[in-house]
Amino acid sequence: MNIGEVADRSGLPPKTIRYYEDIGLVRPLRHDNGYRAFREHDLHKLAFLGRARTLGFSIEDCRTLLGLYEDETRESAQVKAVAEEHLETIDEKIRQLQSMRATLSHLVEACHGDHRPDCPILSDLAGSQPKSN
Amino acid sequence: MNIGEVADRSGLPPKTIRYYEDIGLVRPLRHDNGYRAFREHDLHKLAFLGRARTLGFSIEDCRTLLGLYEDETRESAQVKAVAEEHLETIDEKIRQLQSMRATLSHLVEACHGDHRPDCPILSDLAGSQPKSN
DNA sequence: GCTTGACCTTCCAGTCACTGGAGGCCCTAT
DNA sequence: ATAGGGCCTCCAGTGACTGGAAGGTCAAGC
Repeated sequence: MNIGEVADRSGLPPKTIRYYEDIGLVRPLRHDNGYRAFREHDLHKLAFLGRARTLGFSIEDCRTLLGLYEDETRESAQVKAVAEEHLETIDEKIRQLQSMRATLSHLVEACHGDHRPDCPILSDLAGSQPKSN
Repeated sequence: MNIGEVADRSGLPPKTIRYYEDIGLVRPLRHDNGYRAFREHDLHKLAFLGRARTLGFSIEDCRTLLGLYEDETRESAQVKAVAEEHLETIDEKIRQLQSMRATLSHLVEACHGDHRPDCPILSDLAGSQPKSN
Protein backbone atom coordinates (compact mmCIF):
# COMPACT_ATOMS: atom_id res chain seq x y z
CA MET A 1 0.00 0.00 0.00
CA ASN A 2 1.18 3.50 -0.81
CA ILE A 3 0.60 6.36 1.57
CA GLY A 4 -2.46 7.65 -0.30
CA GLU A 5 -4.38 4.45 0.15
CA VAL A 6 -3.39 4.22 3.81
CA ALA A 7 -4.52 7.81 4.26
CA ASP A 8 -7.91 6.99 2.75
CA ARG A 9 -8.37 3.84 4.78
CA SER A 10 -7.10 5.23 8.10
CA GLY A 11 -8.66 8.65 7.77
CA LEU A 12 -5.34 10.30 8.56
CA PRO A 13 -3.78 12.82 6.14
CA PRO A 14 -0.55 11.71 4.41
CA LYS A 15 1.31 14.51 6.16
CA THR A 16 0.28 13.16 9.53
CA ILE A 17 1.28 9.64 8.61
CA ARG A 18 4.73 10.84 7.55
CA TYR A 19 4.96 12.74 10.80
CA TYR A 20 4.06 9.63 12.75
CA GLU A 21 6.86 7.80 10.99
CA ASP A 22 9.23 10.66 11.80
CA ILE A 23 8.54 10.31 15.49
CA GLY A 24 8.72 6.55 15.36
CA LEU A 25 5.09 5.53 15.80
CA VAL A 26 5.06 3.48 12.59
CA ARG A 27 7.89 2.00 10.56
CA PRO A 28 6.68 1.25 7.03
CA LEU A 29 8.97 -0.57 4.64
CA ARG A 30 10.15 1.09 1.45
CA HIS A 31 9.75 0.17 -2.19
CA ASP A 32 12.79 0.37 -4.44
CA ASN A 33 11.63 3.73 -5.72
CA GLY A 34 11.64 5.19 -2.21
CA TYR A 35 7.87 5.12 -1.74
CA ARG A 36 6.67 3.94 1.64
CA ALA A 37 5.28 0.39 1.59
CA PHE A 38 2.62 -0.06 4.26
CA ARG A 39 1.41 -3.46 5.42
CA GLU A 40 -1.97 -4.20 6.98
CA HIS A 41 -0.21 -4.12 10.32
CA ASP A 42 0.85 -0.51 9.76
CA LEU A 43 -2.63 0.47 8.66
CA HIS A 44 -4.02 -1.11 11.80
CA LYS A 45 -1.61 0.84 13.98
CA LEU A 46 -2.45 4.09 12.22
CA ALA A 47 -6.16 3.52 12.70
CA PHE A 48 -5.45 2.82 16.38
CA LEU A 49 -3.56 6.09 16.61
CA GLY A 50 -6.31 8.00 14.87
CA ARG A 51 -8.89 6.68 17.27
CA ALA A 52 -6.73 7.37 20.32
CA ARG A 53 -6.12 10.91 19.10
CA THR A 54 -9.84 11.57 18.68
CA LEU A 55 -10.22 10.55 22.30
CA GLY A 56 -7.72 13.28 23.10
CA PHE A 57 -4.75 11.16 24.14
CA SER A 58 -1.42 12.92 23.68
CA ILE A 59 1.08 11.49 21.25
CA GLU A 60 3.14 10.20 24.16
CA ASP A 61 0.07 8.49 25.61
CA CYS A 62 -0.57 7.02 22.17
CA ARG A 63 2.95 5.68 22.09
CA THR A 64 2.43 4.08 25.48
CA LEU A 65 -0.95 2.64 24.52
CA LEU A 66 0.40 1.26 21.27
CA GLY A 67 3.22 -0.35 23.21
CA LEU A 68 0.76 -1.94 25.61
CA TYR A 69 -1.45 -3.02 22.73
CA GLU A 70 1.43 -4.91 21.17
CA ASP A 71 2.68 -6.29 24.46
CA GLU A 72 1.08 -9.67 25.13
CA THR A 73 2.23 -9.53 28.74
CA ARG A 74 0.54 -6.22 29.54
CA GLU A 75 -1.80 -5.89 32.49
CA SER A 76 -5.08 -4.13 31.86
CA ALA A 77 -4.36 -2.06 34.98
CA GLN A 78 -1.59 -0.29 33.07
CA VAL A 79 -3.97 0.69 30.30
CA LYS A 80 -6.62 1.75 32.75
CA ALA A 81 -4.14 3.95 34.63
CA VAL A 82 -3.25 5.84 31.44
CA ALA A 83 -6.91 6.27 30.58
CA GLU A 84 -7.87 7.42 34.05
CA GLU A 85 -5.15 10.00 34.14
CA HIS A 86 -6.28 11.30 30.77
CA LEU A 87 -9.85 11.39 32.01
CA GLU A 88 -8.76 13.62 34.88
CA THR A 89 -6.98 15.92 32.46
CA ILE A 90 -10.16 16.15 30.42
CA ASP A 91 -12.23 16.87 33.52
CA GLU A 92 -9.86 19.61 34.53
CA LYS A 93 -10.10 21.19 31.09
CA ILE A 94 -13.88 21.01 31.19
CA ARG A 95 -13.91 22.68 34.59
CA GLN A 96 -11.71 25.50 33.35
CA LEU A 97 -13.81 26.04 30.26
CA GLN A 98 -17.02 26.01 32.24
CA SER A 99 -15.63 28.58 34.62
CA MET A 100 -14.72 30.81 31.68
CA ARG A 101 -18.09 30.17 30.16
CA ALA A 102 -19.93 31.19 33.32
CA THR A 103 -18.10 34.49 33.68
CA LEU A 104 -18.29 35.28 30.01
CA SER A 105 -21.96 34.52 29.61
CA HIS A 106 -22.81 36.77 32.57
CA LEU A 107 -20.87 39.55 30.93
CA VAL A 108 -22.44 38.99 27.55
CA GLU A 109 -25.89 39.09 29.07
CA ALA A 110 -25.09 42.28 30.92
CA CYS A 111 -23.88 44.02 27.75
CA HIS A 112 -26.68 45.74 25.91
CA GLY A 113 -24.79 45.46 22.64
CA ASP A 114 -25.94 48.62 20.94
CA HIS A 115 -24.31 51.70 19.48
CA ARG A 116 -23.29 53.16 22.84
CA PRO A 117 -19.69 52.77 24.02
CA ASP A 118 -20.20 51.73 27.63
CA CYS A 119 -19.80 48.02 28.05
CA PRO A 120 -19.65 45.78 31.13
CA ILE A 121 -17.39 43.33 29.31
CA LEU A 122 -14.69 45.94 28.90
CA SER A 123 -15.26 47.20 32.41
CA ASP A 124 -14.68 43.75 33.77
CA LEU A 125 -11.53 43.25 31.72
CA ALA A 126 -10.28 46.63 32.86
CA GLY A 127 -10.48 45.44 36.42
CA SER A 128 -13.70 46.75 37.90
CA GLN A 129 -14.99 44.66 40.76
CA PRO A 130 -18.71 45.39 40.47
CA LYS A 131 -19.86 43.20 43.36
CA SER A 132 -17.09 42.69 45.91
CA ASN A 133 -16.29 46.42 46.22
CA MET B 1 8.46 51.02 36.74
CA ASN B 2 10.82 48.23 35.74
CA ILE B 3 9.52 44.98 34.33
CA GLY B 4 9.79 43.14 37.65
CA GLU B 5 7.42 45.47 39.42
CA VAL B 6 4.99 45.38 36.51
CA ALA B 7 5.17 41.60 36.57
CA ASP B 8 4.33 41.55 40.27
CA ARG B 9 1.49 44.03 39.92
CA SER B 10 -0.02 42.57 36.76
CA GLY B 11 0.49 38.92 37.66
CA LEU B 12 2.14 38.28 34.28
CA PRO B 13 5.66 36.82 34.07
CA PRO B 14 8.37 39.15 32.72
CA LYS B 15 8.85 36.81 29.76
CA THR B 16 5.22 37.19 28.80
CA ILE B 17 5.38 40.97 29.11
CA ARG B 18 8.40 41.09 26.80
CA TYR B 19 6.56 38.83 24.41
CA TYR B 20 3.55 41.16 24.45
CA GLU B 21 5.85 44.03 23.59
CA ASP B 22 7.35 41.95 20.76
CA ILE B 23 3.95 41.45 19.18
CA GLY B 24 2.97 45.06 19.71
CA LEU B 25 0.40 44.81 22.50
CA VAL B 26 2.27 47.25 24.76
CA ARG B 27 4.90 49.84 23.94
CA PRO B 28 6.81 50.75 27.08
CA LEU B 29 9.34 53.58 26.99
CA ARG B 30 13.00 52.93 27.68
CA HIS B 31 15.36 54.26 30.31
CA ASP B 32 18.83 55.40 29.24
CA ASN B 33 20.26 52.10 30.41
CA GLY B 34 18.00 50.15 28.07
CA TYR B 35 15.58 48.97 30.75
CA ARG B 36 11.92 49.13 29.86
CA ALA B 37 10.10 52.02 31.56
CA PHE B 38 6.44 51.18 32.15
CA ARG B 39 3.82 53.80 32.96
CA GLU B 40 0.57 53.19 34.85
CA HIS B 41 -1.12 53.10 31.49
CA ASP B 42 1.02 50.12 30.40
CA LEU B 43 0.38 48.29 33.64
CA HIS B 44 -3.33 48.83 33.16
CA LYS B 45 -3.18 47.40 29.66
CA LEU B 46 -1.20 44.38 30.83
CA ALA B 47 -3.70 43.69 33.58
CA PHE B 48 -6.46 43.95 30.98
CA LEU B 49 -4.63 41.45 28.80
CA GLY B 50 -4.07 39.08 31.70
CA ARG B 51 -7.73 39.11 32.56
CA ALA B 52 -8.81 38.64 28.94
CA ARG B 53 -6.40 35.71 28.59
CA THR B 54 -7.79 34.00 31.69
CA LEU B 55 -11.18 34.23 30.02
CA GLY B 56 -9.65 32.35 27.13
CA PHE B 57 -9.59 35.08 24.51
CA SER B 58 -6.94 34.58 21.84
CA ILE B 59 -4.15 37.09 21.52
CA GLU B 60 -5.79 38.45 18.38
CA ASP B 61 -9.08 38.85 20.24
CA CYS B 62 -7.17 40.58 23.01
CA ARG B 63 -5.68 42.95 20.48
CA THR B 64 -9.15 43.74 19.18
CA LEU B 65 -10.61 44.16 22.65
CA LEU B 66 -7.77 46.41 23.71
CA GLY B 67 -8.35 48.50 20.60
CA LEU B 68 -12.04 48.80 21.41
CA TYR B 69 -11.24 49.60 25.04
CA GLU B 70 -9.11 52.52 23.97
CA ASP B 71 -11.52 53.69 21.30
CA GLU B 72 -13.95 56.22 22.71
CA THR B 73 -16.18 55.85 19.69
CA ARG B 74 -16.63 52.08 20.00
CA GLU B 75 -20.08 50.56 20.09
CA SER B 76 -20.73 47.99 22.76
CA ALA B 77 -22.19 45.77 20.03
CA GLN B 78 -18.67 45.31 18.66
CA VAL B 79 -17.40 44.08 22.00
CA LYS B 80 -20.38 41.86 22.50
CA ALA B 81 -19.88 40.28 19.08
CA VAL B 82 -16.29 39.31 19.92
CA ALA B 83 -17.38 37.90 23.26
CA GLU B 84 -20.27 35.95 21.79
CA GLU B 85 -18.10 34.38 19.15
CA HIS B 86 -15.61 33.38 21.80
CA LEU B 87 -18.42 31.95 23.89
CA GLU B 88 -19.41 29.74 20.99
CA THR B 89 -15.85 28.57 20.60
CA ILE B 90 -15.81 27.67 24.28
CA ASP B 91 -19.11 25.83 23.99
CA GLU B 92 -17.80 23.85 21.06
CA LYS B 93 -14.69 22.87 23.00
CA ILE B 94 -16.78 21.83 25.98
CA ARG B 95 -18.95 19.69 23.72
CA GLN B 96 -15.94 17.97 22.22
CA LEU B 97 -14.40 17.31 25.60
CA GLN B 98 -17.64 15.98 27.01
CA SER B 99 -17.98 13.64 24.08
CA MET B 100 -14.46 12.32 24.70
CA ARG B 101 -15.21 12.11 28.38
CA ALA B 102 -18.35 10.06 27.81
CA THR B 103 -16.63 7.49 25.61
CA LEU B 104 -13.58 7.30 27.79
CA SER B 105 -15.41 6.92 31.06
CA HIS B 106 -17.48 4.08 29.64
CA LEU B 107 -14.29 2.35 28.59
CA VAL B 108 -12.59 2.95 31.91
CA GLU B 109 -15.58 1.52 33.75
CA ALA B 110 -15.61 -1.52 31.49
CA CYS B 111 -11.91 -2.24 32.11
CA HIS B 112 -11.37 -4.43 35.13
CA GLY B 113 -7.86 -3.02 35.57
CA ASP B 114 -6.14 -6.06 36.97
CA HIS B 115 -3.13 -8.19 36.01
CA ARG B 116 -4.80 -9.78 33.00
CA PRO B 117 -4.01 -8.47 29.51
CA ASP B 118 -7.47 -8.25 27.97
CA CYS B 119 -8.78 -4.73 28.02
CA PRO B 120 -11.85 -3.10 26.46
CA ILE B 121 -10.02 0.20 26.15
CA LEU B 122 -7.44 -1.30 23.80
CA SER B 123 -10.14 -3.25 21.99
CA ASP B 124 -11.99 -0.06 21.31
CA LEU B 125 -8.89 1.75 20.09
CA ALA B 126 -8.07 -1.21 17.87
CA GLY B 127 -11.39 -0.76 16.17
CA SER B 128 -13.75 -3.32 17.60
CA GLN B 129 -17.40 -2.35 17.38
CA PRO B 130 -18.69 -4.26 20.41
CA LYS B 131 -22.33 -3.24 20.07
CA SER B 132 -23.16 -2.41 16.47
CA ASN B 133 -21.72 -5.67 15.11
C1' DG C 1 37.00 50.43 45.05
C1' DC C 2 35.44 45.87 44.62
C1' DT C 3 32.50 42.15 44.86
C1' DT C 4 28.15 39.96 45.20
C1' DG C 5 23.68 39.13 43.83
C1' DA C 6 19.52 40.58 41.99
C1' DC C 7 17.72 42.52 38.10
C1' DC C 8 17.70 43.70 33.42
C1' DT C 9 18.90 43.04 28.25
C1' DT C 10 18.83 40.28 23.66
C1' DC C 11 18.70 36.19 21.06
C1' DC C 12 17.94 31.38 20.12
C1' DA C 13 15.65 27.10 20.77
C1' DG C 14 11.92 24.22 22.33
C1' DT C 15 7.04 23.13 23.33
C1' DC C 16 2.66 20.23 20.77
C1' DA C 17 0.89 18.08 16.80
C1' DC C 18 0.71 18.95 12.95
C1' DT C 19 0.25 21.78 8.23
C1' DG C 20 1.70 24.33 4.03
C1' DG C 21 4.69 24.90 0.45
C1' DA C 22 8.82 24.51 -2.55
C1' DG C 23 11.40 21.76 -5.50
C1' DG C 24 11.89 17.58 -7.54
C1' DC C 25 11.43 12.36 -8.70
C1' DC C 26 8.20 8.45 -10.31
C1' DC C 27 4.54 6.28 -12.80
C1' DT C 28 0.82 5.70 -16.01
C1' DA C 29 -1.81 7.11 -19.88
C1' DT C 30 -2.15 9.38 -24.17
C1' DA D 1 7.03 13.29 -25.50
C1' DT D 2 4.13 15.13 -22.33
C1' DA D 3 0.68 15.77 -18.90
C1' DG D 4 -1.21 14.61 -14.57
C1' DG D 5 -1.18 12.87 -10.27
C1' DG D 6 1.22 10.73 -6.59
C1' DC D 7 5.18 10.44 -4.02
C1' DC D 8 9.68 12.14 -1.89
C1' DT D 9 12.47 15.41 1.41
C1' DC D 10 13.27 19.56 3.72
C1' DC D 11 12.11 23.96 5.73
C1' DA D 12 9.12 27.09 7.94
C1' DG D 13 5.02 28.42 10.41
C1' DT D 14 1.20 27.80 13.77
C1' DG D 15 -0.15 29.90 19.33
C1' DA D 16 1.40 31.63 23.22
C1' DC D 17 4.59 31.39 25.55
C1' DT D 18 8.92 29.35 28.30
C1' DG D 19 13.78 28.11 29.26
C1' DG D 20 18.37 29.12 28.96
C1' DA D 21 22.76 31.32 27.57
C1' DA D 22 25.62 35.29 27.55
C1' DG D 23 26.20 39.57 29.09
C1' DG D 24 25.13 44.63 30.88
C1' DT D 25 23.36 47.45 35.26
C1' DC D 26 22.55 48.73 39.85
C1' DA D 27 22.50 49.00 44.97
C1' DA D 28 24.45 47.30 49.18
C1' DG D 29 28.08 45.74 52.00
C1' DC D 30 33.08 45.25 53.04
